[in-house]
Amino acid sequence: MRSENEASGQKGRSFIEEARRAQIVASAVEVIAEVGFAHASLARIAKHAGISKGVISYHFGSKDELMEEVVGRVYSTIGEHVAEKMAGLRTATEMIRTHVRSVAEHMRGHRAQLIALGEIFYNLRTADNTPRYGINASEEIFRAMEEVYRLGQESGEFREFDRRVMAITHSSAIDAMFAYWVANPEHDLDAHASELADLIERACRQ
Amino acid sequence: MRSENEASGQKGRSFIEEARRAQIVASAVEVIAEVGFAHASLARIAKHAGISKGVISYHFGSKDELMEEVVGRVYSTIGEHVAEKMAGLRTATEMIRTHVRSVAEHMRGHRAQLIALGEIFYNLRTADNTPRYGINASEEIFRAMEEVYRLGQESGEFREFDRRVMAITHSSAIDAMFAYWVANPEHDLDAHASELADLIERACRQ
Amino acid sequence: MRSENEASGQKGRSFIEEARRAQIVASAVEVIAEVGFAHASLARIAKHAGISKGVISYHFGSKDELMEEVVGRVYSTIGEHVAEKMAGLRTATEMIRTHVRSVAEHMRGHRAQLIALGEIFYNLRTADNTPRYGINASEEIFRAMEEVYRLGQESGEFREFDRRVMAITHSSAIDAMFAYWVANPEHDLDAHASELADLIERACRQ
Amino acid sequence: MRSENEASGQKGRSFIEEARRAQIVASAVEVIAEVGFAHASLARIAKHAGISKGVISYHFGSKDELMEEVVGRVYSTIGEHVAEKMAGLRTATEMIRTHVRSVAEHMRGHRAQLIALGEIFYNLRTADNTPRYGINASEEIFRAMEEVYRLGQESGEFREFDRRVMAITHSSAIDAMFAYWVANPEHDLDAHASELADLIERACRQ
DNA sequence: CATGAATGAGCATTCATTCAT
DNA sequence: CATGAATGAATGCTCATTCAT
Repeated sequence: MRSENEASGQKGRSFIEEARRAQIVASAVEVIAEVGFAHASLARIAKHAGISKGVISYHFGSKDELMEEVVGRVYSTIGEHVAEKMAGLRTATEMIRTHVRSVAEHMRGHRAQLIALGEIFYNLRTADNTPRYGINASEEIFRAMEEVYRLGQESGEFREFDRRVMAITHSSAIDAMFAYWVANPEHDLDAHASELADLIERACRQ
Repeated sequence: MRSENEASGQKGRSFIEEARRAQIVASAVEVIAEVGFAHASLARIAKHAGISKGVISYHFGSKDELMEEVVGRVYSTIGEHVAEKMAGLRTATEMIRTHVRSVAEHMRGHRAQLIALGEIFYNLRTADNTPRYGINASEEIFRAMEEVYRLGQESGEFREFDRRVMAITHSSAIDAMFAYWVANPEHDLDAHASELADLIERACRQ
Repeated sequence: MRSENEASGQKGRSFIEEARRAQIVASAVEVIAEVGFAHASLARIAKHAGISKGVISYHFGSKDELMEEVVGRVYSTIGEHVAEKMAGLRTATEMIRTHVRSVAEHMRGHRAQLIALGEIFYNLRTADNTPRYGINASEEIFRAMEEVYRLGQESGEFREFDRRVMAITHSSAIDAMFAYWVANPEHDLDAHASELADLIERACRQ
Repeated sequence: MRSENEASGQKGRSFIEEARRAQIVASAVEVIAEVGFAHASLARIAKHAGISKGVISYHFGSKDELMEEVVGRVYSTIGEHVAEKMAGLRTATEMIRTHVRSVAEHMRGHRAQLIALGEIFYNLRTADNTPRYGINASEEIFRAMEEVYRLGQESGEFREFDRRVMAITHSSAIDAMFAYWVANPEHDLDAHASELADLIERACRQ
């Protein structure tokens, strides 16, 4: 068996092994998005991928490990897209608008990933049955956002406010935008993102 | 067996039956809050309540029915508290501040209920595997919020903005405030609520 | 508690007790006919009768005892009707025709009883899990039929044949006639009975 | 898991899988014959086979599917034997005698199969609680028998009579012969079959 | 590397029966 | 007499995991 505990790194993995892992992760995303975390059994994921259950066990030490890889892959894909869009921005105001709109823009083409991510975040638990992710897994994001707010406050763009509360609110507003869009696919995601950027900007500025 | 189709009414229920139902609902809340929706089996709930599994089946037609009763009870408790606090308010600004702060005030004493409600909302599915609640179950709340915003806009307190986007954002900000507090019990819920009320007010006003 | 082991007798039973038992038996017949033996729970029978489960337990020592009473009552009703029709007949040929046709005539108006009887016969088992009725419960009937055949053989109406085989065949032919009619309600029961009487007569006669 | 929707075919089944299925079916037959349909739980069948409960679920999609496979296998075994014996017969009279005697001959060595078949026929129900087999499942047999009678009538061997009534009677007489033998193992099955063939012949002929 | 097979624990639900009131 | 409440065993089924080949 391979895959001990290398999280998202791809250290010693052969090309073919990497391909299998990617295929399985993709299947997991689609199955979770379709039937929900609770009904996404390894059997279903394997069937969807056209492989046998054993393959999954071979490449991933456990179901939990597979789930964590799903989160890792989806997360970094989003991060890459957003980072690219935000590169070179100067003002905090621009950064915030760009953040909201670029993440919306990206998720519009990755609906299944969005749903799967939420399902896993909300449901995955560690062996001692405490939530594996949950809101505290966003600490890194909160920190990054707070940094932007601090920037804006220092530059005089923003008034003084509690940056942690703002980060939590900002983050949840984006999540809710997606959740609403997932439940109502005809909802105009980009318009919502623009409007939301306005709200945040107004809440922040002097 | 009882419990036909009386939803939340307590028409034909004897005192003792009502007490048992309440006891079982309370157990369900605590177990769900502790181990999560997925691991909250009837066996565990019964054990927690110190009764046999069959009792639950006797008083509730199905597990789903029990879950819906949990939602119903928790929901109406919250609703009563908030409604009381908001009675008699005049301006939209006051209403919004009061809403945010009164719901925070109430949930501070009902942590398990808060968690259980979220778990069920996110996880309960109907027989055809579509989400039973999910964000669309908040439609009623969105409508009520939109009405307040409309009021504020008409009175000139608020500027023009997309009321639906605001309602989604407002609602999710409250949920996130609670989620953060649940994960970080030392977090100052009331301070967060005040700060959040400020944010919303600033986002709304002219 | 009453009702020890009095089978079908009504020795020490009060009028009201007798009425309750009859009501419960009638409900049992209808429920069994409708949903089958396996799904005819005491709860369903009680609900159908508009009484509580406890009443049944009070009047019948066990579910099995109720089932046996159903058989007893239905059986004796049929017996009475047939006996009446056959009284005074002289020739074995007449007796056989009359038997087939009178039982058909009677069951035509008692479809539920017919079905319930079959369900119980086929499914009820004693505590040691051996069939309670089954084909050996028909011994009495076989004996009576054999007596008629012997009569016919002695009178010269009938040829020599194995009377036990004839009794089994005769009896099963009637049961099958009913089973076919139950499954195909448009089937002409009386015509079938006449035709069957012909078949038996031809098989018997010189 | 296998077993999608291949009915009785053995298309994609490996040797080992086929063996397991056969073993499980054999166990089911024996358990049903011994304790009756109602008490033949998957647990008991698995225990009898010396395997875990899960194995049955692995090889059969549901208990109903297993039951239907039991019926299919037993049925086709009987059919093969009888068809072989009847090949090449000319007169309807010969056919009828041969049918009755060959099926008796075969079942004499397959008592458990006989009982299990009856139990399933009588008790298995579809999801909507209507009988899965029952007498109407014999339609094919009735049709085949009617064809033989028609042959005999056209050839002048047989008189005119209602072929459907005759088929029902003929079929039930065989079933009853078996039922009597099952309940009374010392009963001479072959003699009964011969006598029964006589009865049918006499009922049919001019 | 990959598979199919098997395990055994856990699940929601049904039910006959018992019993205090 | 009658009731509603409670019990605990049993049922069919799902599933992550293990393992020989």
